[in-house]
Amino acid sequence: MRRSSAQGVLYGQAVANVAGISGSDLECMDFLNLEGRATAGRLAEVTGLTTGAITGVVDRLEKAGYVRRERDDADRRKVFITVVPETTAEIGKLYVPMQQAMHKVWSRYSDEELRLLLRFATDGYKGVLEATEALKDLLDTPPEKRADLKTPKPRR
Amino acid sequence: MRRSSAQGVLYGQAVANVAGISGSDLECMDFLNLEGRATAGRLAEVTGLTTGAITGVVDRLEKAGYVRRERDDADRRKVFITVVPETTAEIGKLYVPMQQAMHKVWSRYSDEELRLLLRFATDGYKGVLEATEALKDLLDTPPEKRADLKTPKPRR
DNA sequence: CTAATTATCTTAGTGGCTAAGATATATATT
DNA sequence: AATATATATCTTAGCCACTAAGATAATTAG
Repeated sequence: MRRSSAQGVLYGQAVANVAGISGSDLECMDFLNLEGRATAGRLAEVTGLTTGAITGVVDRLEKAGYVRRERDDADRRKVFITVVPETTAEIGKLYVPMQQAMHKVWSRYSDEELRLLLRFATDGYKGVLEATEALKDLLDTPPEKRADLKTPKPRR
Repeated sequence: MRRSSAQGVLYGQAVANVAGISGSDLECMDFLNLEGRATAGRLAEVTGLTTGAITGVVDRLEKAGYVRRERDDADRRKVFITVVPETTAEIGKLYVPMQQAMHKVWSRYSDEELRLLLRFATDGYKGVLEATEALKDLLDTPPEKRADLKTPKPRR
């Protein structure tokens, strides 16, 4: 799974390269495609970038025609970033090889097996979120106060 | 799975931050921990960085005491990068929360289910590699010659 | 009505990256 | 043996995305 993750990052870098945007820009596009739209602040949260950096990200994406800025009428401090479907489709095409490869993999599993994989994907995501929280707690604890850390033992 | 991947990247950024190294530096450390040792050129390959950038990565890692350079006696152009286990252990501790969280997830699955997950992890990795190759081919094909790209349809 | 908070943008400065070329070693050709 | 080409790493100049700090504008609280 770690290797897949690393290889997936390389795939993303290649896509960003071809699309003429940075890796962070693409990361934001991915999130926007999942959520439809998001405020600049939310993008900063999910990417771990500062709000200043996000201004740059959105500037580049807007200039390239991938997104639009839209001020929220209810709270005029907020800026919603929304994807422009037509231009974004061009980036989408670059993911087709990945989608086809994954569908090929999935096709080798029964419905029951796929249900298990879906359960694991869901559980795993919760686990990663949990780990992120635990890491924060660990870093808030001064090193000398930390309980001894032990990696869990493999079962065999 | 995409969300897990994205969250995993954030986890890595936090680890790199605390360890006082860059994301690319940590990416190389991860690979070195998997493989034991690697040449500078191999690190460039797996990270997608130039060899010049890798020189910088290794400089920083060596200065921080995480790795050592060792010239290959058989081919004195080559430089093997090897991890220093003692100092690297400090970084390893930062992954404990992730390992614990994942073990907690895995503990909820039977041996048979875990075998299926392992099979999927292996198949999935092959799929990602395949997709990377296919993307290269796609980019080598001039846009006007490309067959129409279609995303596979979901089964339902 | 003032103060504090929130959301985004601006600016100066930094650091990791690429591209091109230098250096050193290895392999192939004549 | 001598020369040419290839390979592996390092060096350098220049670029660009990022952070940190602060400015601006809008909202909420006292």
